[in-house]
Amino acid sequence: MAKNTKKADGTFTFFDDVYAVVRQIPKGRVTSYGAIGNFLGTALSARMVGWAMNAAHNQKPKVPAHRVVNRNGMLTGKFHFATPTLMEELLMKEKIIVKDEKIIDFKKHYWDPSVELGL
DNA sequence: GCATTGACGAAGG
DNA sequence: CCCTTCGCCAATG
Repeated sequence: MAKNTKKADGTFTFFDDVYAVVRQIPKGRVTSYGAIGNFLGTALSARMVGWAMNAAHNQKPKVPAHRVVNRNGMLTGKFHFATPTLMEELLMKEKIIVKDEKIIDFKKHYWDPSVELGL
C-alpha cells in the first residue's frame, strides 16, 4: 500500500496513506503513530503521522483515529476528538481498557501494520 | 527565511 | 511509567 504514493512535486500523499492504514486496524486493536510511519516509510518522522491525523476528522470515511495512540499507549489525541471523552468511549466499546488516559495491556492490543499487513 | 509549534520517538535518568 | 533532551519534518506567522 501506498509507500510510493507521491505527487509530481514529490510530496507524499501522506493523508491518504495514513487514513488507509488506520482504517485497516481491526477492532479491539490499536497501533502507534510510529508504527504507521514505519509502514509508510516515514518512520523517522512520526510527527508527520500525527499531523496528518489533524486533518483526519475532515475525511468523509471517518478514520478510526481512536485506535491510534502514541508509543506508550497514551490517548494523547483525545482532545482533538469531538469530545475529550469520545476516544476512550470508542476504545471501551472495542473491549480496550483505558485507565488514566492510557491503554491497559497496550502490547496485547498492539497491531503493527508492517507485520499484520505483511510488509 | 527564521522561529515556533506539534495527535511523536528514542535514549538516559 | 514519567521527565528531560534531542531529532524529525511540515505548517504557520
